[in-house]
Amino acid sequence: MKHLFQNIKIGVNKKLFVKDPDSTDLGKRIVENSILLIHEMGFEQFTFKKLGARIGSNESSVYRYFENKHKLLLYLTSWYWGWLEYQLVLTTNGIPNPEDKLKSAIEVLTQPVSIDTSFTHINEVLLSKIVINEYSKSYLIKEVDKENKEGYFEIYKRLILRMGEMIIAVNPDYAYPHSLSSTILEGSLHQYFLQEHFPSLTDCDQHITPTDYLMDLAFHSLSTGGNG
Amino acid sequence: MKHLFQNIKIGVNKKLFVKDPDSTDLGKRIVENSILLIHEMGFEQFTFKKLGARIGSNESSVYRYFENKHKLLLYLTSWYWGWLEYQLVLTTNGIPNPEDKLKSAIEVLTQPVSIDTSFTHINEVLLSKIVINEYSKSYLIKEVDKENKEGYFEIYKRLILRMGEMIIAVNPDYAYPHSLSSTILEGSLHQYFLQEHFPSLTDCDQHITPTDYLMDLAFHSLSTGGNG
DNA sequence: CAGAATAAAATAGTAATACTATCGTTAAAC
DNA sequence: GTTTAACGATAGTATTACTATTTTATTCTG
Repeated sequence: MKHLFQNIKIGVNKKLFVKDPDSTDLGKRIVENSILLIHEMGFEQFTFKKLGARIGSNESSVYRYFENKHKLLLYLTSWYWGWLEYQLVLTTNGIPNPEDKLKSAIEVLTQPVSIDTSFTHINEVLLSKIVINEYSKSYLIKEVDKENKEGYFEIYKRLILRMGEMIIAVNPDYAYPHSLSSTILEGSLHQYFLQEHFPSLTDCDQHITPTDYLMDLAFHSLSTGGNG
Repeated sequence: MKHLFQNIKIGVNKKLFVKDPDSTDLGKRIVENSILLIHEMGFEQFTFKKLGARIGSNESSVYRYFENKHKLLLYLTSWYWGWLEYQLVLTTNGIPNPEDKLKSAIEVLTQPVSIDTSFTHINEVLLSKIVINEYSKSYLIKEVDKENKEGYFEIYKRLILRMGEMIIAVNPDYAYPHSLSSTILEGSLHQYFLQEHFPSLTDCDQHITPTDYLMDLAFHSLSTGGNG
């Protein structure tokens, strides 16, 4: 998988940055270290000043790339969803059987990110943890409708719509394909969070994965033989 | 329902406040107006200074009741979950049939809060909207394990465990009762949010409610006749 | 190779936030 | 009639989230 990614650039909405961080060495260091720092201290404690200090640069230089830390978070998470979308398309493209296709999709979207799919300067394992812990904060804001119109959530929405279509392909009569799709993606993040911080609120542990649970949830919902 | 609630006090963890806001008139005004103000401007823009101005008091007086706005949010949401738990117990207590019981539970926990169940100075309709928009922020923080140990999330956890038991009663062989329970509660908040801000990501609208969707989800999962 | 343009570092400064501390007034409680 | 609790008012601090300007270093172009 590594080689395939080497020459691909994830297309993030250009309004999310002032200057493309991919275009310079400093920009890449900003992105790379913001992931490490947000993971370490959490989004609330993270500031551009701390990031500047960390990379031997300063606040004002970071502001040349990102308007504020909210936009940086949107950039990072958009990148992550774009990266996942790429894996989703790659994995499911050639599968003709709808059930098999959806099964693969759920696997790609809910399995833990593994270390070996490393993408240049971005640590996807840590980034996936940031998504679990911080993604909600990027849309649970007063400005959500305005930012949605600006297209800041496009990739995430596309991802859910893609899986939604796969759900419809399995059972065209199912009444809630989009809700189920959004539940699977959001539920996956939530189950990973619970596993780490509220283990009594989940059945996921060393043996049961969020993927197991969500796979069961999806295919039970789509089965036509049930009495639900 | 109104009369029943009139003399009940929701038991919120005492560590969440410096001084019980229920014990004074100012305290009640702080709680009442914090709900209005957080709903109006969102949690990020909300400050104790603005709240003080709003109630014709000042910042320092608010600090006499709540350490900071994070604790205030925990207080408000704990109160909300406690209020919902009370309704849950009241509604489901006498139901002998497990399916009927779970059905009632899902209805109570996922239906929109109606105006007529008004509780003194607290506007539950607005409070439920605050929970939809802000609750995640109360636990998606670095200090979550510490605060969990302090018991700040007890009521929410109890609510999920209660519904988890009802799920087990319907189908003791189901492998994911706690995950399903947490998914229903969290998924309900999420579907309401999507309905308002990302309608393309949900099937819930004027005719289909989050309750419809989650009811279907739950009972399909628990049905033993399915091919999932 | 000179000069222009670009990028980054350094410094300074501002308004707002998130508090903490102190003091004076009022009003009720003993 | 005095203690005490409650509240309001004011002041002050460290940090945050920026904006602006100036200086220095690098690179690109003719």
